[in-house]
Amino acid sequence: MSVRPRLPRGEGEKLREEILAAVEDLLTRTSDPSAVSIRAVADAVGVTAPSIYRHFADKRALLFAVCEGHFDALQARIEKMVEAEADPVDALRTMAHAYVDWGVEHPEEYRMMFMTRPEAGEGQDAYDDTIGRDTAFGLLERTIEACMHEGRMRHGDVFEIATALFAIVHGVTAQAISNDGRFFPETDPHRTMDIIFDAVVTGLR
Amino acid sequence: MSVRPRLPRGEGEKLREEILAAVEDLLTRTSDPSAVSIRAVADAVGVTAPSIYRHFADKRALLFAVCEGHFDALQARIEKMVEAEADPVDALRTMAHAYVDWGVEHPEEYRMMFMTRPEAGEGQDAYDDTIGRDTAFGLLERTIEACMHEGRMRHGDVFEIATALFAIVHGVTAQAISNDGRFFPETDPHRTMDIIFDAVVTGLR
DNA sequence: TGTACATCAGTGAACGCGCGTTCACTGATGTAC
DNA sequence: TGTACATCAGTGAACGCGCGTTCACTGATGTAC
Repeated sequence: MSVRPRLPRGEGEKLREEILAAVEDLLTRTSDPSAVSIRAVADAVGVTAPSIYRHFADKRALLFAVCEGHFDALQARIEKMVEAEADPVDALRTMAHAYVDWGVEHPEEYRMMFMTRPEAGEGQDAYDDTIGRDTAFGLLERTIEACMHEGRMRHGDVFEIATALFAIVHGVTAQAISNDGRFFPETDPHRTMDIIFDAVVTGLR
Repeated sequence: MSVRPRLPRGEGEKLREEILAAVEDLLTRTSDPSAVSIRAVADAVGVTAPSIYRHFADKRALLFAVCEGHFDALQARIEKMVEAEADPVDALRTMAHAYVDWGVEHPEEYRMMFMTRPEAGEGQDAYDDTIGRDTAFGLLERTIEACMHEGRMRHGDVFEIATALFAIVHGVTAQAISNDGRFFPETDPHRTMDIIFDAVVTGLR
């Protein structure tokens, strides 16, 4: 694809970032995860395929790194939005909508993160840490706890409720991006999210 | 794989069913959609690869037929279970659990039907008809209408509510089968489903 | 009744392709003496 | 100050593989005359 000069000495690490950016670019431009091949990525960056292996052990490691970056970005966005909310129920609602937004904005990335079965192998533990309950899910749990403490939600098993809310948000997001909106083309996911959220919060009072 | 005699004249159509069964068998045995190749399917049936093309135009058509069968099976099961319920709210709950059950029993099939983006192309319209609102989704809508008529649910936009409930059920199912239960291994999807269902039904009263 | 022919359910070999990955290398640049 | 050497960012060619698909064929069986 593009021709590019070799990076000066000591700056080889920059290629790593360019590779990650190229993967994201390929995904959004083609909307096709199978378009992300080592060769295609190398081509997009302007480098030959073997150069990829200087920065990633294999394809799995590359995709893992991509997901890692996405998880960080998603979490950062949600944390930032929640900080601005004083009311815990509002915070919950904001989290839900932010999550849906992110999925709609990055459908292929979302699909890759939450809708495909990654092959087993090393790196799995790191994956768990990245997306585990200590991160975004932990924030969800803390917010639910706050709702309970402030009497906005009946007391109950926080983990169970968090799991339930996560399932809901995932369901709305998946529906929004599934099959190119073929199933429910005329639906606004935020409207759906609000309907469910209102009902659930009322039901959990 | 297995050696098999040629089918007698006029019974060539039987191979079609065997091919479809082989795909399902491959999916459940390997839990890997990429294991479903024309060659592997032919091998499993005990036939050479070109024979597949006697019954399916191409790989897309084969996978489409597989999905079609799954949709029929899922719908039949849900319809049958709902028939047994007198109360519309109970019917709704039964539908939800039956759906989750089916997904958990057939994770790869579920993933194929609801969690992947089928390539665009001909057959898309038939696909729409098969899975469209006139089938299982229609039953969901009718049940919701019944809930409203019997005063079990406040009146509102039936399509919107149905879409919301579908998103919820899909979310719970997807969570149950996603990443081999990596995210929420210790969760029982039926428990999650009940928590949400109770809250939503209360909230929609 | 015998025979030529059409039909049908397959087979075997090959096509071109893109893939992940490896290997031996190149050539510029910094560093040690 | 000059030169030998190590390091580093890459390249080019090739590996073996499995894929979907096509093509010309085979050989058994039913059918028409």
